[in-house]
Amino acid sequence: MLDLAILGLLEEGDLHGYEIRRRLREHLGLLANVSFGSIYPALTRLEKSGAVVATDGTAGAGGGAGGAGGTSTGAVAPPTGSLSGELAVLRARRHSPTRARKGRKVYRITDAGRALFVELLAGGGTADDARSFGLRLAFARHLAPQARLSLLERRRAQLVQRLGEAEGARTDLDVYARSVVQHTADGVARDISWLDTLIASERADLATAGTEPVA
Amino acid sequence: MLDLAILGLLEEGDLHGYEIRRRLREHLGLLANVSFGSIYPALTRLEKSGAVVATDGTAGAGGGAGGAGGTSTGAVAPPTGSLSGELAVLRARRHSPTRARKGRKVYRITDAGRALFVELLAGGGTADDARSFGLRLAFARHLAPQARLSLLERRRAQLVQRLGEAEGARTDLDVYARSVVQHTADGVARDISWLDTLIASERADLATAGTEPVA
DNA sequence: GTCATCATGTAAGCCGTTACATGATTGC
DNA sequence: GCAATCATGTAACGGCTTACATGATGAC
Repeated sequence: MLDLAILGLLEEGDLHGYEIRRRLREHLGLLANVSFGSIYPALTRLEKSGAVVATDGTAGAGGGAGGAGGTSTGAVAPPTGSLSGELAVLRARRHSPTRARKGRKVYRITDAGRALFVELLAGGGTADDARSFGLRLAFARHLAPQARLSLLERRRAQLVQRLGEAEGARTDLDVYARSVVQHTADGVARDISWLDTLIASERADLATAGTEPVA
Repeated sequence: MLDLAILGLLEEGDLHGYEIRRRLREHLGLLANVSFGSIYPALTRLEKSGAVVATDGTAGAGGGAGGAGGTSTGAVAPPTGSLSGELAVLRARRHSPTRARKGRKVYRITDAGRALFVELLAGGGTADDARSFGLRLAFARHLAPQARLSLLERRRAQLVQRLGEAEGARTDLDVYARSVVQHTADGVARDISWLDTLIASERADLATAGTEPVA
């Protein structure tokens, strides 16, 4: 799960461990608590498996503004999503404009890493808790439209099932337990209707993409 | 966290491991996934520490209906909350009416266990994730009114803080990430207003308890 | 020159999981 | 007697946390 988050951030620009952690805490409210003790071992692991490479920060790219899109977008950068990359460069350059700070290990995602990323993202495998799903959805932009849709639908089906199973009990609990159960159930229902709007939106996109090819 | 759940269930009647798991899956939607691999070692641990004792199920109580209240309620059983205990007895007796099934280890909470339970319940110590809080609140009936109130208020303060910290970012994320962040924030806001109603209700109870002593 | 922050890493441990092994009881 | 379920337990491992150790850089 951490691997997914790291690869996702690395998709939009090279970063070092410390910065990865900052970002995680900052804009993904999920994973707010990840600590260095998790990140560095994870990076080492990813490097060993060939998903990322460590550079000294002086090599080619240096930041997201250009290769940010990842695979092969070619153009400068689409208006959506690359702003963060550019800001990252600025922030990284606040100190030491061109030269890399000594002892800093800047990581870059590889093609193998991108493959792994997409796999984890669509990932039918492993568990589907709320965190994991939230993380996946947050990076859903990197997913093919159909994969995105099926991610949403799978999650929806899960939640519906959970709600169905919890149908029982409900009686014989005291006020507090009942309140917790009820609140939880409401939350699940709310999640489902959220997913419904997302699914509808995805379907609409698919439809328009089918009918009017280029716009 | 598992210890808390186990002690909580044991407060309303003696149970064996298998049954504890069933209940956990059943009415606490939280902790739905706990497995035997967690429960049995936890019970062993609790037994070693003296919080529970293992019986063969033939001894004194046999079920919740009577000693269920725990400390020293004395009377038969209050209408609130003991129903579950009685049902438990029925369920346990579906097979083998009087005799305990061989090889079954029925656990009973001790005074030390009750002390531990209350401590974990109020538990200023350790982390306060959603699960942990939900579990505590579900057993809040066993807490003193003030402790209950402060549990709620502490949680509320935490959520407010989280919401405040997440205030930043919000821009520069793509549609999906933004949707996730937004949905999460909404969820936190919803939790807070839920807590507000609970807190208000607790305050009201405290006030009436103060003015009209016995009713 | 000293302090806060940036930056990387290791070690120990907690809490839980899956998978495996074993056996009793009951219904048919 | 056989299968399903009840019932307990062990072993290996995974992922993440805390605490610790270390050192570079920049601000003042």
